[in-house]
Amino acid sequence: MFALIDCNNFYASCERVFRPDLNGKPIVVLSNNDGCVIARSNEAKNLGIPMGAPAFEYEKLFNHHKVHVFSANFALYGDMSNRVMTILSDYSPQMEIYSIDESFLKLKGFDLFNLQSYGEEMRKKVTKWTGIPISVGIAPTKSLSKLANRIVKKYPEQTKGCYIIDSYEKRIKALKWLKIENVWGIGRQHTKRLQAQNVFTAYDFTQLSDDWVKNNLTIVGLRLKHDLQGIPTLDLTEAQMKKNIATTRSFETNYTKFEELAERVSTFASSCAEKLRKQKSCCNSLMVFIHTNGHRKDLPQYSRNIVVKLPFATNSTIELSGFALKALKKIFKDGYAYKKAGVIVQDFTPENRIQQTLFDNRNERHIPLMQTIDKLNLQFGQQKIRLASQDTKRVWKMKQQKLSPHYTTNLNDIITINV
DNA sequence: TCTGGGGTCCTAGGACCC
DNA sequence: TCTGGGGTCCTAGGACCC
Repeated sequence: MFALIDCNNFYASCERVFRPDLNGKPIVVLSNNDGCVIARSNEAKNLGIPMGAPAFEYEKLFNHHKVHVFSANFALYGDMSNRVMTILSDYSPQMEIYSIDESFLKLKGFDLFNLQSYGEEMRKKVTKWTGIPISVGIAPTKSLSKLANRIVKKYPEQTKGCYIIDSYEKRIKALKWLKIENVWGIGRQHTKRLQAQNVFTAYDFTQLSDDWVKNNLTIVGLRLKHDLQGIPTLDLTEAQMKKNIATTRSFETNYTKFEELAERVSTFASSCAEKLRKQKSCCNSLMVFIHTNGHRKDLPQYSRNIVVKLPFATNSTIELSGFALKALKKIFKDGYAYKKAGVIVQDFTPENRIQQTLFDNRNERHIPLMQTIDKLNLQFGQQKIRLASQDTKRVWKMKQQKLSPHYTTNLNDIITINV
């Protein structure tokens, strides 16, 4: 059996852990730049605030219903996630952390366990130790455990936070209950195609022929079909090295000058370099993109990206920033108001297996230099050591008007309790 | 005025090899 | 008039996830 454990309204719940006065009250968490809604408490969902709602369009509604609005505090969410995952890892030797708020556990050899009480126990412990509410779905396959989890979300009281699909009847009933658009792995395009075939539930989907599914939804769809039929097809996937690393941001205001954009791109490249060094990889290729604000129909639009093959694999901040700036020069055009830019590094080689080239311009001295920079930044705080091409005066700021304290990662923000 | 960020996998088609 | 057969690798684009 597989268990899927999912934190309920994760970001909103993280904020509420440290603000118990907000229990029962509507909360939303906004994306970077306080742009749009990326998490909602149940109360906020009930007010009809959709996922992805632009914050400025909903400001009136927020005020009217006294919705508590938070800027994204990823330092807090990441740390809370680690705590939850650490607790869950005690419940099975085989775990796949699927996202910041979700984990699969493989329950192999648990035949003699009462899985219902096992799931309820997980839930109690996570809530007690972290304050985060979770839902547990258990079933013979991954996609069915996803489905079981969805049932818990819909019927929290009846299920006591844990639902198990362990019989043919339960599986069929659940499949008939699940709308096709809510099936894990069926997105908007597949939904359209399937509905055109009169497929409206997960059950209908499992009744299609293998051939049709494979021809129309590729091998991925076919695997999903089998998995939903109760044939374990999707296994836990090992934590792997990342294959792409991106740092991209929208800006609070539009940039028109090359220098402004260059500073951002240099910073994004530096951030990618740091992330690369963290997983001990070097990249062989890098992409820079810039674009104007697509929502502004009144302004001239421009969007371009460029992929640069590097002459050698590197994870040096200095080198990557240099390549990124050269790339930016090639695609930058005067006369546009830029809203977003990003750097994506790809095509990785392990740090210790770099292929030397005949005419290698690679600067070996960067290796100890980067190690030193990483060490200093770890000790004295992020970004203490930066390139001169980066924002040395701290001019750039993200819009984060409702940022909560870093309760668990900054000693100055730790909560005090009056006994 | 204001609309997020970061990933994965698969396929078709083109370029190349013998 | 007739013009082979069997491969690999790479990439862009499209689908999906949170």
